Amino acid sequence: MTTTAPRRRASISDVARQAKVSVGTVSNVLNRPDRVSPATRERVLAAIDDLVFVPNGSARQLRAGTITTAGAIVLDVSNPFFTDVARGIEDRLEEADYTLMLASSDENPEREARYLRLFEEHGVQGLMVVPSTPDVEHLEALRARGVRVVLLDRPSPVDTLSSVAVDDRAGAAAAARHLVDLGHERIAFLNGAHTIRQCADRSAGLHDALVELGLDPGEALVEITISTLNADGGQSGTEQVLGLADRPTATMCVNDLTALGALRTLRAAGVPVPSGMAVVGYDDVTFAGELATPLTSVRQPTHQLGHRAADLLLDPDDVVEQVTFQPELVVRESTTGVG
Amino acid sequence: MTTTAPRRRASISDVARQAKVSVGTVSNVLNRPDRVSPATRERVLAAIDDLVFVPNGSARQLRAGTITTAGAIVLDVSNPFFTDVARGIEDRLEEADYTLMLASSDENPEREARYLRLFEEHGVQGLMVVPSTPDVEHLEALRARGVRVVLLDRPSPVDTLSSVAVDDRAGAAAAARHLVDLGHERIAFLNGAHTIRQCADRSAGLHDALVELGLDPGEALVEITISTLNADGGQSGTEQVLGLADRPTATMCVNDLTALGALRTLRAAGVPVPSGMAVVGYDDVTFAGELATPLTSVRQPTHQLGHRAADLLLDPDDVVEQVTFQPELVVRESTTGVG
DNA sequence: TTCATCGTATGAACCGTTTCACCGACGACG
DNA sequence: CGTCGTCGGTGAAACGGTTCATACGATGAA
Repeated sequence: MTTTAPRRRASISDVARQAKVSVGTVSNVLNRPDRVSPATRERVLAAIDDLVFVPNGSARQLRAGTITTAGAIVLDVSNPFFTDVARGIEDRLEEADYTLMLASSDENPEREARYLRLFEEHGVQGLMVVPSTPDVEHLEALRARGVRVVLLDRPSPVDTLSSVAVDDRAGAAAAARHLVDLGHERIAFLNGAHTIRQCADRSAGLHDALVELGLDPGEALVEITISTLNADGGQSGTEQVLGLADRPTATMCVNDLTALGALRTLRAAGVPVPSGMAVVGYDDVTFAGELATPLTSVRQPTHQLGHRAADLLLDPDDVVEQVTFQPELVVRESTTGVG
Repeated sequence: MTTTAPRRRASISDVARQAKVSVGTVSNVLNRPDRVSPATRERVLAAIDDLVFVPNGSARQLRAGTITTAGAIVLDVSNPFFTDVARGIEDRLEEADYTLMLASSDENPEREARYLRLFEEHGVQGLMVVPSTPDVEHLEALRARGVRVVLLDRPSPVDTLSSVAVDDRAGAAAAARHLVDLGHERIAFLNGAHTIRQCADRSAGLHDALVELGLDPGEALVEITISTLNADGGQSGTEQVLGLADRPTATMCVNDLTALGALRTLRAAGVPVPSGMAVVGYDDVTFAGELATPLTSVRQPTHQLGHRAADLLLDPDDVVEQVTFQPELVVRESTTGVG
């Protein structure tokens, strides 16, 4: 229960005074030590040490303009998919001696805007963002103002913005084909709002595949919108599915967290998987293969996704490029049963 | 493949010129709109809009000194435990209109130091950190320099630093007692280096419990040090355990990710759980109960942990307090078997 | 001895805000 | 009719660095 006195931070001029040199010299010691004679350099360093001088980043940045920090805004830090992507970003940035600031928008456009502004005001070099709205005008504007922007997990709808994404239509379509191959003719889809692009695309992919296989999506597909894309959402969504008059025989989930909630709910309700209900997830997170019923899921190259995004951000020529990775269906027992 | 021109950002004086007022007035419009007449306010706002003016955060901060951003440094963003904690922090900060910048040290003291410095240079109000070393002198120094510091998931060894932690000794001891109760007399412990405090404490808790139950830790406990505290570490650690001459009958894991790797490896080796090898995890992450063999684990109040840490950080009186939560053993089939 | 040269160090300008002392105009009031 | 207070607005100082033109002393060449 103590309180410390808010002593003022030492500034460069305090250091200069103590070392009996000019502020310019201190700055030189900090930034181009070779232009300073060893003797004075020593004196200055001693003073810095003595006063525990920590340069003021705001002042430096204000004058110098540059900063080696990048920001990333994802939808949800507690979703392993995004943190794996973040990890890929970090690993690439580290090579270039950049640091990453991570923030999570919670799928909330206002929060996204707030962080966007915060990052811009603080002059980050670039921003990697998973947009929480279909609309990217604000991001185009940001780029026009000189901030590098890379869309994460979302193909750019405009050619002025770089993006790194995974083909969500293809992923969802592969999952749908797999289910239809297994004989399912009525599929529930626990999905988020279509304002989130991944959700819209996966829905479209499902439709595509069904049509292609000669089924009527209007009949074969029951899309249920859940408000949170996690285990809780999966639970409430699955409860709805179970209450449906003409109950589907398979449930496709927008991500593995949602599938986790679905599996849990099915188990509690005594519905066997996959015989009573097949389940497909999306993301193929670490634990997908280790679940009570190993989960069929659509694997995405998360680490690569982040790595490539950071690559684009750091590109010396600031090229604009749209990168798309292909997902891969990983089949496990939640659709095929044992053996 | 286009390149945009790096047009200079509009500044407050550009706005002033355009609106034909002084810079002071523009600043007033921004910060205390009520002190400006509606007419001029309108003019200024129009100019701001027109020039797409975004205030320079560095300049503002340099002059005003304050900022409503807090930082958090965790060991690993891809570990659900930490992201759940981060979530708790965010939720509390949001109430106070603060924003959170998250960084991950990767258990690397150098990275930790780098982020610490970065945050300090940018003048964050406070920092919540999961230290990657037992030593916290650098954090005490930071606090002495006026940055609020809250130790996360780690009781403070000094009374000048606030901390929010969970009693790791108690958690590990509870797990050990549970195993011994079940008849296990030889236990493997897949643990990280003891420089990480959680690891050291959990090891101590295990020892405590064994001694208390009349066993000789030297015989009953085989601690295996793994280099990465995730599924890969769990895998390599378990491989070592399986190669042991006098093979233990139970494996305690430093966290659930590690346990995940252990379960996977045991399954691949055809060792039944728990009859061939009981497994205990730590953290009780979301999926722990949903695994092929539901995992006995030590639950920690993650969200609360973060929430309380943020609470302390925001405390108007800047009190120093050490908070300790109690963990809870959640027993599942990975130790007790079916039924 | 003189002069150009080179290596060091200096100090002031500048970055874009906030803040504060001050000023003019105007209405109210004695 | 003079005085006072209020309101709206001004302009400059300050924040803490970086950068650059300049000064200065020592050295080497002519």
